[in-house]
Order: sequence, then structure tokens, then C-alpha cells
Amino acid sequence: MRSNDRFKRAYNRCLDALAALPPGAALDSEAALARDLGVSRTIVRAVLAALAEAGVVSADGRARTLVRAPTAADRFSATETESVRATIEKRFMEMVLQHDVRPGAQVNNLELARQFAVSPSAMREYLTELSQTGLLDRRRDGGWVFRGFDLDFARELFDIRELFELRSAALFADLPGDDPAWAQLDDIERRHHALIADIDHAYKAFSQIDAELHELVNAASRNRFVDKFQSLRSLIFHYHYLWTKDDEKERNLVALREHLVYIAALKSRNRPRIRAAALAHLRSARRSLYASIAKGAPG
Amino acid sequence: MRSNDRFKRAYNRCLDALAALPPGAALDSEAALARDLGVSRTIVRAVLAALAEAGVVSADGRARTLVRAPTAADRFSATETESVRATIEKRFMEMVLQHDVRPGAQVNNLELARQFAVSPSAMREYLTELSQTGLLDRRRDGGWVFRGFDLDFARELFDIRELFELRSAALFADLPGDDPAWAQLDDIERRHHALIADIDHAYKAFSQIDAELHELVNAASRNRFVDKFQSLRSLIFHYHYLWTKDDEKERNLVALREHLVYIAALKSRNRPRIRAAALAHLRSARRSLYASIAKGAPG
DNA sequence: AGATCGTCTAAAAAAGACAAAAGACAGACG
DNA sequence: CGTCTGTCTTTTGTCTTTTTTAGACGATCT
Repeated sequence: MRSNDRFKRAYNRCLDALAALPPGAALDSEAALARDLGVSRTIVRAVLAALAEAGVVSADGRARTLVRAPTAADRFSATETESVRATIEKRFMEMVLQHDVRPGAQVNNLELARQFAVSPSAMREYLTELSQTGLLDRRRDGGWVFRGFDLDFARELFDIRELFELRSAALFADLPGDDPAWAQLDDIERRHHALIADIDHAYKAFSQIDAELHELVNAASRNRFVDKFQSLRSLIFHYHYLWTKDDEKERNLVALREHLVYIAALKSRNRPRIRAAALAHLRSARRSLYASIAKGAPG
Repeated sequence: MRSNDRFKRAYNRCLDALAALPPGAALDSEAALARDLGVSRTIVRAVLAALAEAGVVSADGRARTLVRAPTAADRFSATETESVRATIEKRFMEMVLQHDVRPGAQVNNLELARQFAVSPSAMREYLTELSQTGLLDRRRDGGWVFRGFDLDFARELFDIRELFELRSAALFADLPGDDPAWAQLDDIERRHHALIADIDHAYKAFSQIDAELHELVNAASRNRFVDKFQSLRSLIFHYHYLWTKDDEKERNLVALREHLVYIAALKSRNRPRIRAAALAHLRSARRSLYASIAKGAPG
């Protein structure tokens, strides 16, 4: 059956909203709540019924009032509100990037589904989607072959990334002065400075801002294939950053400084300078990825 | 239920093989047949049982002999041997490339499944896979939006194609002289000459040889992302050639001649010459695609 | 009269069911 | 003793069923 994680997330968000109200306050209409929570009225009704059941709100007739302030115990836990899709992605990326599977290994849909505690259909759908990314291949007679997160994959990924990023950066420099992208670039630059200033505490935010910068630059290509590739890159790097801990802070600091040089180059609109800055950053990122793969895979 | 199109294709291939034998001849062992037909022994056994049922072979004990020469009536028809996947792909590409759906239109999984006479799951799996190609987008709340085979798509496709092909061609020129790719290139060149000589009858074969040439060149990149893109390109062009009939012969002849210039340039290993030939061919292919889209979509 | 609510319908997601296909293993045959 | 065959188990591809969600429409309340 379909999981009701949507309902659970809406329920938690509703508790958050109720925490700001005093006991005895009247709740908004169903339609208004649906708008605020970004779900259908059907879900809102289910949430309200559950809140009444839990004794958080009272529902006499059509007037609903807050009975008591919601507590942490009322909330659904993080594992419950996670969509099946997100669960699978996390588990799978963990498996892949931590080198728990050897390149060339056969992947068994049924076994993975059991291992991740999801239905075979959900697993199958995810594998189908991921087979477009080059991490997996579908065998002609059924079954899946894992191609692996190895040096070859990293090389192929970076070769394309270089091709796309250099093209996008050149196009970015040609954007008219009043294009909103310039303001977004300024904002990203400001946040880079803030992050560097507070690097001891905030270095975890690197993955996010890295994705934002490269997505902004690549958007200048106005090309859906570049966009798709970019989101694959973000996905892989997001999880890669998450689990590769050696020299994490230093590594991120180096990348942030390279970003600043790159941003300055973009703002100068000087083609050779942009190209040089982009290449310098890509080369250092490539080296760092190669090194972490060579270390992670002792085979 | 899973369809037995595999069994039916193996059955037809087996009939083809038997047609070469005289009545009374003994058949190979199951394992040998499985190897020859490229299927499992389970299927071979089903095929042999069906052949005995049809009276084509006799099965007394473990010795099997051919009773009579197979006829056309024994064969399964083309529609029966087509896999569900292939059916969907054909119908969908027909719909897309013939402009039966407007860009931005909502695509309904259930309705498509009914229309194509396949199950919603099979349809859904195909749409999931195709959404990686940029022809479709998945909406956050379920449902699909068709992005369309329009001028934007053609432009984005060709921009990437140009990027990849130029890179691949340059790498191709660096292949060592004893690389098998050169022999394959010679073979493709020979078949180009044969095709041009017999263009009045053979112009239908263009789609196939076009895909072969570009796949060979792009293989020099040794990059799975280039390969994936290349197979998407082949898929789209295959069906596009199939249905765009205006000036078909002339169009193909022009492309074949451009191919020959391109092949000669590759053999010269002269970088600027290769680049010029590739660009010339890509530009003319781009123009021809743009023109056919502008004509096909009167909106 | 206008907003709000209860109920119904349709569509999509997930799970479950089942046939087809692949592969393993032991016994039979030469 | 090696090869071939019969049977069984596992896994995949596809279809069907169940549940969840979105949205529409008329009834109800203020």
C-alpha cells in the first residue's frame, strides 16, 4: 500500500503551526490550512481527525479549538515521515559511495528490497531511474549489473562536467547586466564569505552552497541535458561529502576559496580568466575525488 | 502476467534453423540449442514441446528428429513476438514525433496505458525511464508534463551533440593505428559507397548506418554519459527518419556525402579538418531537423 | 450570498499475485 | 565417467488490487 508519509509530514507541520497559538484559540478553515500546509483538503481533514483523536484540538461541530500545546511526543519521528523514495535513495547512495558493492557485481532487486525494507516495486522503480545515471546497467535478460563508483566513473563524470561547466561559464559571462543571475551570484558570494568566516562551525553547509553555485552557472546553458547532469552531480556529491570525513574542513575551505576566485572571474567577464578559474577549481575537485576513491576502495 | 515473447522469438528462430535441415535429421541437445538460440534451457524445452505439438519434430525418448520442413504458418506473427516494452516505445515515439501532443500538455498514465493496450505499471515504468531524456517531466504531486519535441528540444539536443561529437572526433584521431576502430571505419565507409550507388532502393538503410558511424566515433570518448546520450539520439532519429518522408532520399544522400567527407577527415588525422567536417555535417543535420519540426508543428 | 463542509470520483502510488524465464542439482543414459 | 535430462527453486516482468491523495460538487451554516 501507498505510505502516508505525506500525511505525517503535514501533521508535523501542523503541530509546528499550532505551537505558536494559545490554548483555546480557533483554528483556520480546512481550505486555509490546506493552502498553508501545501496539501489537499483530504489530508487536512485526516490531520484534524488525528489531532482530535490525540486530544490536541477539540472538534465540536464545525468549530475547532486548540485544547493544549502540542508536545514533542505528539510528533511523528523522522523515519516515519521519510518518503519511501527518499529512504531508498539514502540507503542506496550509502551502499554505493561507501564501496559496499564491487563494480561488476550483480544487484538483486528482491534482495535489495528486503534489505532496505521496501516493496520490490518501489525498489524496481528506483533502479530503473538510476540506470540512466551510469551507476547501473540493466541486463538484457533481466537483472542489474552495478557499474560502480570507481575511478572510471569519476573520470567520466568529471570529463563531462568540465565540458559543460566551461561552456556554461562562457555563456554566463555574456548575460546582460540586468539578468537576475548576477544578483544571485552576489548573494552566493556573500554567503561564501560568511561561511569562510565561520568555517569551524558551518563547514557542513558546503555541499548546499556548492550545488547552488554550479547550478546557477550551468543554468546559463539553458539546456535540459546540462540540468539533468547537474542534478546527478549534486546528488552524488551531496552524499559523497556526507560520508567522506578526512580533512573535511580543510577540503571545503580550499573549495570555497576557489569558488571566490571563480566568482570574481565571472564578474570580470574576462573569458580567459573565467576559463582559468573554472579549470583550476575543477582540477582540484577532481584530484580530491580521485584521492578519496583510491583510499576508499582497497581492492 | 509476464508475456512469453521471448519464447515466441526463440521458437521462430528455431524454425529458421530447422529450415536448413532435411526431414529425418537429428536435433542438437537442449544445452547446445540454448547456446545457439541465446536463451535458457527452460525456453528450449518449451520450444521443443511446442514443436512436437505442432508435428514439426517427433520426440520419442531422448532422440528428437525433424518430421517435416516448417512452413510460414508455423511461425508466430510479428505482433506476438514484440515485447511490451518495444510496443510502448514504438507507440510513444510515434505520438511524440508526429506532434500528436502539444508541449506543456499533461500526460495521463492511465489513459496512455488504455490507449496502448498495456498495463499501467508497464506504462509507468517507461515514462519513468523516459523522463530522464528531457521529453517528459514528472510533477511533484504525480502526473506527467510533456515537454515536447519542439525547436527548443532540437536546439538543446544538438548543442550537446556538437559538444560531444567534436570531443569524440578529436580523440578518435588520436587512436593508435592498430585500433580496431579504424577497420570498422573502413567498413562503414565501404557501406556508404554501396548505399550511395544504390540510393534509389536502399535509402531506408540510412538510419542504421548513421547510428553506427556516430556510435563508433563517440565510443572514442570512452564515456558512459556520452554513450547514453548517443543512444537517446539514435532512438529519436531512428523514429524521426521513419516518419519524416519529405525529400527523404535527397536528405539522406546529402548526409551520406557529408559522412564521407567526415570519414576522410578522420583518416587524415588532421584536427582542423576533422573539426570543420564534423561542424559542417552537424550544421546541415541541425537545419534539416529544425525545418521538419517547423513544418510538422503548425501551432 | 458567500464561505465552509461532507461526500463522491478519479487518478496515482504502492503492494501483492502470478506466469515466464533462468539456473541448480540429482538421477539417468550411453 | 561424462553428458544429458527431469524437476525444483529463485528471480524477474507484468498485471491486478488496495490504499492514499487530489479535486469537484452540492449541501449547510453564518
